[in-house]
Amino acid sequence: MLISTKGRYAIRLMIDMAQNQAEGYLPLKSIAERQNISLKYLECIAGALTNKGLIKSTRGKLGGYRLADEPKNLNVGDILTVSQGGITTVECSGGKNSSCEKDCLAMPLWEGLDKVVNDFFYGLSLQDLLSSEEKNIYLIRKDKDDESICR
Amino acid sequence: MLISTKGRYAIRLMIDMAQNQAEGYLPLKSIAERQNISLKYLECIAGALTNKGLIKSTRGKLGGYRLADEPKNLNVGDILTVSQGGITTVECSGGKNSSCEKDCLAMPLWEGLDKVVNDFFYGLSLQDLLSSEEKNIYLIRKDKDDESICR
DNA sequence: TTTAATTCCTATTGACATAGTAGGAATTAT
DNA sequence: ATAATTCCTACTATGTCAATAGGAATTAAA
Repeated sequence: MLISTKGRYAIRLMIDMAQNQAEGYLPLKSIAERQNISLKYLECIAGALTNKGLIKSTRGKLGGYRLADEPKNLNVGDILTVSQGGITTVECSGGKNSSCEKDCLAMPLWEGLDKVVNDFFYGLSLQDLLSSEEKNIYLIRKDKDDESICR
Repeated sequence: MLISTKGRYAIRLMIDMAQNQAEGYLPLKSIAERQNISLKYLECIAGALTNKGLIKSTRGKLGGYRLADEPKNLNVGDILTVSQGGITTVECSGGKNSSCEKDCLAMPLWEGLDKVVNDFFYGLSLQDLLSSEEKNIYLIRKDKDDESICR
């Protein structure tokens, strides 16, 4: 699975903040209720986003979070990378982190995958997600059946 | 991780078979040695590929495997789907398998991801992998640092 | 100055998937 | 018969993910 719940929740968190943002700071509790996500878990995710400067926080009563910038300047790739701790497509890519041989003919495939995924995410802003009529009409490819797999 | 070892090994298995294929059948043992992959584990992967008709097998002495078709007719997406039991990008896509709300503004993002990944893999054949000079020169995007993630 | 609401920090747990191992049955050419 | 192979089923170890838990630090307001 390329995208975990952390990534999914982070995106929903950011969308919710964009939609409900007013003057002050939004308490996570309200977001957790609207999105029906565990508050404690959201805290963890919001913490990562705060550390990396995608959102801002204030503590104490009337505290909460707000977007660090306008939605059009907040990048989907960044949100996912920060919340998940990277977007790992396959072990053999990025060069360094691999026990994979450099001259393996499969390498260009993994590097291509990495590029395709990153280009997609880093080409979208939070603003792009706000209008459900996106630039793209995505055709959903039918799932293949997954029987006959050994365990 | 979108691609697991099963998927990676399956690709290497198929590439190896394409490169070393002659008249008869290739015993898995020779492939396991060349590729430095556990024979037993390869058996499992080859079994799935056989069941789905991507490769053919014969048992007994002089038995082994061979590609079921020419490399140009064998699809990379199929190889990965069969060996891994699907290419799962994110839980909220494909519609059915999700506890995810349909009107969620994040949905088009996940469907788009699914499409991008599938278009990439299903647009490549085994033959495309055989020439290391592919159609594509893939620029590797630098890994983001992944500190400040809560556990 | 107390109280309530919040972020922030660290640790723990349970469930599940992955990666691989193990042993042997069935098959087939020599 | 024998040796080499595919095929089948079960088991195990490890790690990651998702979530929970408890409380410390901070801040506005009563």
